[in-house]
Amino acid sequence: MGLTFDLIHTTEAGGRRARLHLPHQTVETPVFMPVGTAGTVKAVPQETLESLGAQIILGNTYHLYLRPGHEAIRRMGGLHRFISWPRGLLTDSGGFQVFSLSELRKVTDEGVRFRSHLDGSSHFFTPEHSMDVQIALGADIAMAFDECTEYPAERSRAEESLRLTMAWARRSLDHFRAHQHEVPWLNDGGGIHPGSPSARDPGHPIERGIGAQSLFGIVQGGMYRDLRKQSAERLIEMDFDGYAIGGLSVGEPRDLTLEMIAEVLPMLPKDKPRYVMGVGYPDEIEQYARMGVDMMDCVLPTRAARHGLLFTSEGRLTIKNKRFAEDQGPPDPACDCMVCRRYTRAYLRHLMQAGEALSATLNTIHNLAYYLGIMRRVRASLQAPTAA
RNA sequence: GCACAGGUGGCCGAGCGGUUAAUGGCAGCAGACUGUAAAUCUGCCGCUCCUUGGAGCUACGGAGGUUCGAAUCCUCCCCUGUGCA
Repeated sequence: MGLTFDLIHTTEAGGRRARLHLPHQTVETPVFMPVGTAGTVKAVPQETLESLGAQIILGNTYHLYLRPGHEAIRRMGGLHRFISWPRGLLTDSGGFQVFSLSELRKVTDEGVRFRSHLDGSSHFFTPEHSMDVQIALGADIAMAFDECTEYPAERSRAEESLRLTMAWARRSLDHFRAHQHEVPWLNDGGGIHPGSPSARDPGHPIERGIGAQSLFGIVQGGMYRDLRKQSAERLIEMDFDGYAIGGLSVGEPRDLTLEMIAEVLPMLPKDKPRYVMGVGYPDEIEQYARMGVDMMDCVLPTRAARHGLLFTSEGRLTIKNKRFAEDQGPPDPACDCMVCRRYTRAYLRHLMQAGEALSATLNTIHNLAYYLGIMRRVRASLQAPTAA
């Protein structure tokens, strides 16, 4: 058992304030996890993520397998050490790429054949292979290999997709249990790197996690309530360390997303973390957290930032708009992040116009600060005695 | 001064008798973005009107000319680059 999950408080609405103990980080939940697909939360250095209070970030199995290669990362002591990230790490299984790379893949019961988006080379991913890669990467949490069902999907299609995901969940779990002892940080993956935090602090957890890697199962079932139920029940039987709700925010209307989350949450065990994958807008993550979602991740704050969309207390702000050309105000007057404290809208607009790399960095830092700030406030309010 | 090569919409640059308000790219303006093939993608981008659709006007250095029709052919002029004097 890799993780312990301590519930601190639960509200009537189902919202939970809890503490998730992972090998490299004790995560205060509900938590938002910035996405760092290729071993980097794009445009933001690790030390900045730390100062923003990011507790856990994502990596992607498929991308890291292709480049630089999971065996290379294993030899370098695992993903934590490779990217110099001492805190929590979760790897997605590559299941989302079954969805997003739909034109570059072929799915069979056995697994998925991908054509690399980098060089066109062919690669076969099975649940077992995804587990091998994720164990080599050694994130605190690995995800079962699933098929993210597209939207819209006919019932027969959603059933077939779910059948596949459930079979793959079983195979993922069996293979994971048989090999999880191979994580690099349990095997002392090759000495202490001079630049690593442990060079100064031998007891630093980046070198050696405390406890074991965990595996989460993923509920699918399209937008069909009974399929979702069936999915949840079967995963619970298998006994994963935590449960994710996948296949949402794939183009369906927002109220459907909400409905699916509301339906599935009560089906999941109360004593284990619940993770909704790939959401959402600022108001969505707050709403879901208050309903009892413990973990969420989304590329939106980072991607939108690079494209010039800032999330602020005043709403969405398209920083590249001409109207900000000489705006001397901070991006968000109510924000005290390092960007809002120092830079003007006019400057951020200029960086965007000029295509300067700093634009992506500053925009992303603000958006992440905004997202992480929302979760911090939500945690505080969930912890407080139930309001009168 | 002579010889070549050129002057196209904010810029670069196609076009070389009609299907051309004129291919592309850049810049500009706006929009999208939800387990990242994303510093990406989409739309608009001469001016003026009307509702989509369209109508009118102005445009390929300048002035003439040839032609039913010219950015495209001819003449002269102006300008730029290169080479030779």
